[in-house]
Amino acid sequence: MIKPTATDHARTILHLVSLIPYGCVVSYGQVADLAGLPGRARLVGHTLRRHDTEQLPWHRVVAANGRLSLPKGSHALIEQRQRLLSEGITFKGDAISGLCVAMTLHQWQPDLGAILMLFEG
DNA sequence: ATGCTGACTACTG
DNA sequence: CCAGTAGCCAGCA
Repeated sequence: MIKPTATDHARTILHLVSLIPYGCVVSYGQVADLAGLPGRARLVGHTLRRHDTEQLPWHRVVAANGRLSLPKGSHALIEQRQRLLSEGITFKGDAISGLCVAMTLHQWQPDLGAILMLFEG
């Protein structure tokens, strides 16, 4: 068994993020889990920060508590919020509303099987 | 090598 | 709901 390198992990993470459907959100931790990296949510955030992501729906990745964990005052934070709003995601204060999170999880789950097969087959 | 930082999270009080 | 804490670990100085 060859130990995956950091680059492999980054590639897997970026691919998973690219698969998040329009109007859906997932947490950093979920992406990490799907990438086979449980407990490594920070790696997901780190990866998104390092690669700049013109073609990637990075804005659909949020903190597990439904808030946006980008640096306060950053341009990226403004943009993320705006993009989510434009996709129909609703906010309650600083956090995505609970109903919305549940809906997005429901939409995400059906794709899990295909995604996992993609990475394990 | 070592120490710090951070787009994380779960747990506790 | 908020603050502190303990794990997490890839970059960077």
